[in-house]
Amino acid sequence: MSQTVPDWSVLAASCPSRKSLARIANKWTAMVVTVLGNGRMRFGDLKQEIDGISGKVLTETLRDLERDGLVTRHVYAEVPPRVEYELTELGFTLHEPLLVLCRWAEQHIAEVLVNRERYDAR
Amino acid sequence: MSQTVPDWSVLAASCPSRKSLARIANKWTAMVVTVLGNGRMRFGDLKQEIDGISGKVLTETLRDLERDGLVTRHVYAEVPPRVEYELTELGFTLHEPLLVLCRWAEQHIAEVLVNRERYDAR
DNA sequence: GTAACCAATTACCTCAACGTAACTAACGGA
DNA sequence: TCCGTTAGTTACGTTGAGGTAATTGGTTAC
Repeated sequence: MSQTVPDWSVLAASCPSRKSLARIANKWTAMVVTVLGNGRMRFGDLKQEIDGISGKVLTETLRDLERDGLVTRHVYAEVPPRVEYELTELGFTLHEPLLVLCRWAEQHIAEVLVNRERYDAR
Repeated sequence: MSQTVPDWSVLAASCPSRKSLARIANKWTAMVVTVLGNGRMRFGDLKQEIDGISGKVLTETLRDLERDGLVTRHVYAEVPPRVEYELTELGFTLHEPLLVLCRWAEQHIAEVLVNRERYDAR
């Protein structure tokens, strides 16, 4: 029987997995995937949910995720346009890990702010 | 008894937790914290371990992590300089989540590359 | 003396990320 | 006829991330 060997390493500069890491270790990706974890959602709602994201950045982020197979795009032949986005099975494997990061940021921000003050005071 | 309420949300543009998320959901942070998870390490070794990182970026990343209280800096009064970095207790709570991201990138890059080809072929 | 060592800083440049605003398509409703 | 609707694109400008190279400082080895 064969065993999967770690052919790839993010620590190698030229390894494609590093660029992949750069895409998933990204604040917009984290927020989009976290929100989409709650289920299929249309563009406009996603944009409203993620306060402050511009339409341009949201479009780009979703395109990249779709390209990598993490998100599916559902287009309805309606007018005005109606487009929904959904995590794929692969994308869903990222939901929990990225949710953890979002939660970490929220749960530890108070402590971080204190540390920062202490550091800045020398 | 009191319950911790979610005062903070990364989905709010002006919430400080979002900037915190931006710092931890970052490829350099992910690699530095992952490597430091193996134990205290000096600057030069860290730089060698993370192939392709420039001294400038490594310094900046470590400063930010130190400022937020995720990393401790140990300076030895020697010459040539000897400086070691170590995860704090707080920083260590991030090790596992960020390691997961690195592993994800490595383990799914093959599938991602296939998806990407399929997408680019229309 | 001077070269090598290591962590760090600085100046300078380039390029990617991001924001804003204008514009498009196609239909239903006033 | 004109307007509002939604997802998306494009052009343009600004900011920030990041690379490279030069420089610092105090020892030890030559």
